[in-house]
Amino acid sequence: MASNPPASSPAIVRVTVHDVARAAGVSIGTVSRVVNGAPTVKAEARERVNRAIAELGWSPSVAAQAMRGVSTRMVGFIFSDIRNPLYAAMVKGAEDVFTQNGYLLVVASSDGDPEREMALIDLFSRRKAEGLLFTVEQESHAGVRKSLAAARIPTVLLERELSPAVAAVGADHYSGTRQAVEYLLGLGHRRIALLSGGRNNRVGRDRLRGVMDAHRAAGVTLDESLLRVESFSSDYAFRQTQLLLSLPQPPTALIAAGMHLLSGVLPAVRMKGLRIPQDLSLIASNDSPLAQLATPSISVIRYDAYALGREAALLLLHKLKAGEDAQEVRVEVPTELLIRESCAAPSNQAVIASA
Amino acid sequence: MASNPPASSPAIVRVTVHDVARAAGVSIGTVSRVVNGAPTVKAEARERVNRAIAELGWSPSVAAQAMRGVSTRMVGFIFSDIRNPLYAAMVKGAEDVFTQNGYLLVVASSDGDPEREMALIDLFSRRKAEGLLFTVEQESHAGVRKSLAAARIPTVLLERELSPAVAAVGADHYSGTRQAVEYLLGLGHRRIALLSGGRNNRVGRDRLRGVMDAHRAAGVTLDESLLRVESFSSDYAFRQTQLLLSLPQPPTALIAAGMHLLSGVLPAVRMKGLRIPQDLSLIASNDSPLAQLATPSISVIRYDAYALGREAALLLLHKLKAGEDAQEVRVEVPTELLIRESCAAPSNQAVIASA
DNA sequence: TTGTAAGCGTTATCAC
DNA sequence: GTGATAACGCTTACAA
Repeated sequence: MASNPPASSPAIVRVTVHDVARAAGVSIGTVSRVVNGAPTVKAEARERVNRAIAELGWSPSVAAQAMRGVSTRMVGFIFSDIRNPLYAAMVKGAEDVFTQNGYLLVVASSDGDPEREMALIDLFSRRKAEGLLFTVEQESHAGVRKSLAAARIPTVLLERELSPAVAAVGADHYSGTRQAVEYLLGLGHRRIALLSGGRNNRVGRDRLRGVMDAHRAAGVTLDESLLRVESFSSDYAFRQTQLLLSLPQPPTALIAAGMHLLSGVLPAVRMKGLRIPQDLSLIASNDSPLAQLATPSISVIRYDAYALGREAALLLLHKLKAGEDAQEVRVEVPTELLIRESCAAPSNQAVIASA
Repeated sequence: MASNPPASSPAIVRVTVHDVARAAGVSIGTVSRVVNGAPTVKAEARERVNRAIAELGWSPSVAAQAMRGVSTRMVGFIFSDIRNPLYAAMVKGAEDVFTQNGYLLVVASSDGDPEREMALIDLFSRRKAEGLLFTVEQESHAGVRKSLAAARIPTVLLERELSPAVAAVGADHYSGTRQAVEYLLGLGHRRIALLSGGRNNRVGRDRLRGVMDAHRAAGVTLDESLLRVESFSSDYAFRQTQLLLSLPQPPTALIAAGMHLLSGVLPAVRMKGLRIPQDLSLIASNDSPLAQLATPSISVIRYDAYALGREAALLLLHKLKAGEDAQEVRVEVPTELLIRESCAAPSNQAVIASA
């Protein structure tokens, strides 16, 4: 009795190829051949091995396989914060694709900190992630770019771009914003404000370009003091809306391009006692339950973040297969303008004031 | 020239302990001791090794370490869909804790499918995840419970419970719901409807208990036909709200307990031409931009999903450290009732009708 | 204090 | 066809 193994240790015995080989009466080489689908195994031996595997409930050790250079089938996804519903949708889109292809998706939040981005790239590199989905915070950050290059991981950017070119998937914010501005211009607005973030990335630049090109094409002069593009936060939107509406010549229309901005704009507008759309026309982006069900409902520039995630995953999968000679392409996801109740022609008073 | 290695293969040489040892003029054993912080290394040797590591940019192979049984420092999180903002917040809370402790969090969506939950548990087990955060879909599903037991991974449940007991963290939905019902009862409501999901899990059961206990304590008979607890989807909420409001004796108050329900309830109420709170009092859960900024603003039962994720991560970390002799405790996260503009005393007409 | 060598569980290359 | 056996890069006794 005293010589028994202590009852408290449940003797968790790892079953290995050796156990399977012994049970099947073959060598470990044959077991390996069977599980890796080598053709040079007699049907009878294959049969015995498979039975032994089933009986013992064995499956190859991922760690040991990784050491032998077998692919980890793991990809990483770095973005600032999963609590942004757009990222959540992208993650789900990517996850669905990767899962279907036997890959594991590891997500990591950077909180928008380049240092943390670098640490995460390094982490994924050390863990032998095979690919990377990445929404880099600052496209121009030298350290991050160096880390990314050093890691030598096939990468697809989401909503960002880098040069020299890295494969990327992004929504067509240029067209979306331009279309929105053209719509407002068509209603008669001449003072259109833009609230957005992303001075340092493609999303912000594309929106800015969309606003400018729409004005230029319509022959309308753009008042650059109406452009507030420093942050995507709700607080920023609240403050800037207050500031904008207190201007001697306030805007008659406002585009809030960023997931969290609408919930900053609305309180500011209400505090000011203004009515939408009579006193201020409003277009938000992306779509949300709030935009749909606010009173009045809010027109939005919409795109499918889930599809964006899917496309990015598909593109990365393609790069993984193509290897060295993969092209660094860019995929665009369309945007659309959803007209609801938040826009109208500017009031006479506003038009006169801005004349 | 012809004998040169082909230019197309950039000769990616993995640097190993051996390279470091050679560069530092020591043996691999010493290198290993240095990186693992063994005290028995002369300062001078340690110095040389560290310099060599820095020069060569070496870091230990995670795969090789895993094979030697070194912890993978990886934990998994299984839930139905990351697009639910509550899960996103929980993930962020957990991620922040794990990151700080050198762990990698791998998230996986099950889409609420028990088969997929089982596959994921198996996957995490094979990948040697050290711990698991899990929001099981159906607490009573035998297959999932068996898989979980077989995997032998320390687990913490979020918003769920299992018997025999597994450590768990959940919001205090019982008190939250009970408080909400008491508030409505106090306003004079006698026909209070509950919209929720989760017949198969603790969240749903706790809410049901909260509703019943509040009625019992107040001596008010509960009309069970007002309880619609089959799904958390927006569509379900829309349809059931229509049905409820078409009843001969419709409810005078409605609790929509589930993240996506409010955006189903609101359109249904509006289509019916009813006013909130004059014709119908409404309480939602959890809080959201929509609830805050709808007109009128919606009272909510609120809890901090981020904190819930944090607590769960902390608890799992604790279990990981405690090992065998960890207690399977349960942690409760408080809920609070946020009063806004969506509740009022029932109209005379309604009171008379229900009398 | 340090070097040597034996594994860890695979896969792949040999002979047989 | 199949069985030995040598890596893979690390950790850890055990020797020195």
